[in-house]
Amino acid sequence: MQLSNTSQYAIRILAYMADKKDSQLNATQLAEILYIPYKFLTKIMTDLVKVDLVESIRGREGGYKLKKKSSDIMVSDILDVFNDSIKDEQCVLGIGFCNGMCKCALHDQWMEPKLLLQKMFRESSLEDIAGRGCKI
Amino acid sequence: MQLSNTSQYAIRILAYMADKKDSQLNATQLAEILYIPYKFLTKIMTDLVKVDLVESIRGREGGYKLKKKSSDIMVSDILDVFNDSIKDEQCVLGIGFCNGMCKCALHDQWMEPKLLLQKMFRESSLEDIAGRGCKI
DNA sequence: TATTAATTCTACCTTTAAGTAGTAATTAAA
DNA sequence: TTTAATTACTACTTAAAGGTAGAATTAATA
Repeated sequence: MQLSNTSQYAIRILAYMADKKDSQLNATQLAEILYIPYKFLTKIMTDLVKVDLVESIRGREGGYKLKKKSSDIMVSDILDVFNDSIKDEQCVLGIGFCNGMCKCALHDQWMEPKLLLQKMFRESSLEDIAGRGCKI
Repeated sequence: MQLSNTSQYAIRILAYMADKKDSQLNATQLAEILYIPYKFLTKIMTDLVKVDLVESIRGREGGYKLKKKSSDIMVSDILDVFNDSIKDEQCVLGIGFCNGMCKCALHDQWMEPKLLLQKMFRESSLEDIAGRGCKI
């Protein structure tokens, strides 16, 4: 049980950009520093540009910049882009939707960890995580 | 972020078997009742037999039975079979191992939900979840 | 204006998860 | 002893995720 590779990359990219404040960074730099395959990174960046989390500057001297304040971008915003966030009625056993009315066998046990996961994703901004930890 | 299809199926199968106590059930019955593709189910069952969570009775009048008391089979035992459980130093951002010494940007926020997920998986037995909820 | 360095687009390739097909092996019952 | 019902094995197909290639587009600068 873990985040998709794509989501993990996206979070790391944006957290790094947030750590570098408003400076503009290009795909080559990001790929090298974060050890993410260049072509895969550009694909991810294009997705992030489309949902307005990132601004792209095309052409020579181009690159990427965060489009919002780092305190205004939540980890859950990033996961949403790749459909990797945890929905309220997401059934841990994959049987449609789960709620008080109609629930699966693990529903009760799932409630608390689910809420904490959602809290972590929804309440952690890029500002909160940028530059923390020794691994990027 | 969710369990693999295979893990979800396996948990549902074993929880159903636990709910039916020691009665022997065959693949056709399980597949129909749980809406799991027959051939995929038999593949999963073979894996569960190999790790001694399930006993198989081959030949005519054959089927499957739990090999242990339902109170002795934990959800984490099932996830382990399909490599879907949460390891202690599993990094939420996928950068190798994460611990106090060397951690990723999300490490601190991840600690609490991770522990609760592990607790849910490790402390929920089939007995605890069998027959709970209206969906199987 | 030509060159160069950058992003973007389209299409493809590779790997893994999910699912299917067919047959062999097994065993109880007819 | 044959038949039918069952699991196990091997191999394949399909779908999705992960990753790559190359050309088109954009824009600064010489």
